Amino acid sequence: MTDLPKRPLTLRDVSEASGVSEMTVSRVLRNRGDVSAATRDKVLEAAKELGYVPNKIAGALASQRVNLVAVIIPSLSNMVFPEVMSAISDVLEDTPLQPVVGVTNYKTDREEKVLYEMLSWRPSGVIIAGIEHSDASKAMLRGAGIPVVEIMDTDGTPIDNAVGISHRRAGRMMAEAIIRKGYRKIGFLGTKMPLDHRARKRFEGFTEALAKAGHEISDQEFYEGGSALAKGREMTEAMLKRSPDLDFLYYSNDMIGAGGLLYCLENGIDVPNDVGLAGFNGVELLKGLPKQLATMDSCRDEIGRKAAEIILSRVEDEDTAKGGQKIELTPTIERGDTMRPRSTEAAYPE
Amino acid sequence: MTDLPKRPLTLRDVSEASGVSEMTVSRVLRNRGDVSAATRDKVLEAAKELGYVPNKIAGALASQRVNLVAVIIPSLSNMVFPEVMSAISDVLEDTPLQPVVGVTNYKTDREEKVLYEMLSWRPSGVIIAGIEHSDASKAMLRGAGIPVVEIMDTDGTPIDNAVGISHRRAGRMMAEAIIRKGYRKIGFLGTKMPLDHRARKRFEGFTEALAKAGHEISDQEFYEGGSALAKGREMTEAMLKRSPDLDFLYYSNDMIGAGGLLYCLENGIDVPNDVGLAGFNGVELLKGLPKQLATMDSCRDEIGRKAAEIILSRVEDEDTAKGGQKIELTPTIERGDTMRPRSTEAAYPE
DNA sequence: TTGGGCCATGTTACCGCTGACTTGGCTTTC
DNA sequence: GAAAGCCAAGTCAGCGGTAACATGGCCCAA
Repeated sequence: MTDLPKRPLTLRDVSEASGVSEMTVSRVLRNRGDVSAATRDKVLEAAKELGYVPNKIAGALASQRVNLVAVIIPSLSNMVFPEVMSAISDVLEDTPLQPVVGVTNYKTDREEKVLYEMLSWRPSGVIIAGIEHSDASKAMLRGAGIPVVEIMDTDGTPIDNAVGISHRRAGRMMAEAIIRKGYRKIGFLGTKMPLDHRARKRFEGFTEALAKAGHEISDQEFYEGGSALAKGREMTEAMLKRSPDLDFLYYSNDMIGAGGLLYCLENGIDVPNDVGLAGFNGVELLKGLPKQLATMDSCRDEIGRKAAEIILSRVEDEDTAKGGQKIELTPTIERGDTMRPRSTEAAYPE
Repeated sequence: MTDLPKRPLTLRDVSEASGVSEMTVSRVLRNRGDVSAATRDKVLEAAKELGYVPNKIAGALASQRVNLVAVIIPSLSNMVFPEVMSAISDVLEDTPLQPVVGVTNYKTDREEKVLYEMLSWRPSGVIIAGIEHSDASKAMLRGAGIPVVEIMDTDGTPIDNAVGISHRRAGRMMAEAIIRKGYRKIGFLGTKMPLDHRARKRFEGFTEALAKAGHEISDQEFYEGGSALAKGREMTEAMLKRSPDLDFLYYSNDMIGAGGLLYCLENGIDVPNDVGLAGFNGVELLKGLPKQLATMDSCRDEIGRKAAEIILSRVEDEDTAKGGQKIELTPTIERGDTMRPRSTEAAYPE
């Protein structure tokens, strides 16, 4: 079936095996141009027989087309990003484009490096998480001359296109909902900010809206690393012991929120009456907890989908007006079982 | 800073800007060969000034070296695989090699397609999950003439190298531990098998060891899709209602096990005395549940690490005896809080 | 002084494939 | 029956780098 000398096969091998020119083989393998049925069959058979796999490196160089889309995200262990990836893959599934992931671990220097690596493969487009980048990264993105979509966050000025939600607004929306339900003594639990701009913006929006309603955060705590569920549990315990009068805890993500929820349930705290809880992201993973945590859907599926579509349309239609779009999606609050159904004070109309 | 005509930059642009030959620029950019400090600085400055990003496509074609390692896994939403990815990335971090992921969604035809795509980029090695592949995939892997490591599973004959655990043995070990602790009426809850060979093998090993000890599975149920936590909860409820005399539930993964655990706790079932529970994988994510689910560590970190090291050594040392290795790691049982500390019947010595 | 050696740089020939153009044979048309 | 048209296949010149070899200037030993 195969012979020993492991020299990789080339078009020439197939062309010799099938008695036609390399060009014809190339045409057959790409379904391009007119080739007679007889020739086509002959070539396909020879290719299969030999086990020929085309060399995209050479193909890409010759045709100046590399059908890859670079997708740059902070982490794979956050669940949120694999979900976006899936949506992107879905859209690109039946197109010539193919996503390739790069992971930055939330580090600016890694982002620069990963971006450089990716761009050196001359992809057809870039989808990159976040709207904050180093100057060097921005320069690279601008200079690449390919469509760029910044995703997840719209609070800022995109380089080209952006699809996401306003995290500042998300924080505000949640604060307003919490106040509207009559909660007043509010604690915030989140990640250490410098790492995560979106969490920071939610926090800012949150405090801002509280302030506007004449309230402020009564207690706050930030964590780093470790198992989020366990951290949520620990932090909640610490905070409730320190500030027993709190009546609401807002978590910067669902996992720590779930940890907090478990803690409260175990300790006989009446959720949502004594204490209300809310997280952020709306992760599917947590469906099945004893109570459903209030949260806010971050539109990950739609973000991935739209981002991929933008790249796609730009690639298919080279001359589309180079004007970038900014698409701000609207997250929805899912009240779950950890927020009172409505205000006990009717401070705001529902 | 940049000019309008968006023709991508080439070595020639840099060479003209710095007044040396293309070759010298190439040498500088790759730190190869002797270049005087003065020239080096001149070139680097010009490159930065222009914002030049080398074209790896051309470089790879010319040098016949593509420093990519294809990593082919079934899913990104399983947590298990991102963890393996991280380990691989860690090892390759400071080497010229770079991992590239492909996702098969547990489908054989997708695997074939993804593999073909990846191989057409002529990677330096392949790391692929599982040891079961279609004939076509096997042929491709064999024909590629590059190191291949099949990971996660060692129950079978590897194409080249394999690193993983024996899932049959893992199932057996868990069955033995369960019996040893004195449990007798055992239920199994898992995924529909055809999708997942490793889950199937654990099931087989499990039943086999039970049989050897003179027992058999008293009830079983299989699910597909949906949120694992919720599914675990539902299935547990259904099973315990149907077979109230069960005293142990073995879950094919930790997520459904956690769902079951939550169900039991809420319904006042005494875990681990009335009913013992165990899952599989040892996922970090779940640390923080009310009780720690008994599970078995699947050695994901070490698997990723070893696989990457094998590829690395083979790439660095082209002529290493082409003999593939098969590394079987030994998973360890973590008893957690959902298995009795020891047998009440002393059927086996601990 | 002169030949040998060495270092920094340049020259040349590809890598495997594709775009654009060319060729040759056969059909069509009047 | 000859010009025109068309289809299938072939030729050739790169794509943007890099390996391997060639070159020229300088230093040093004999």
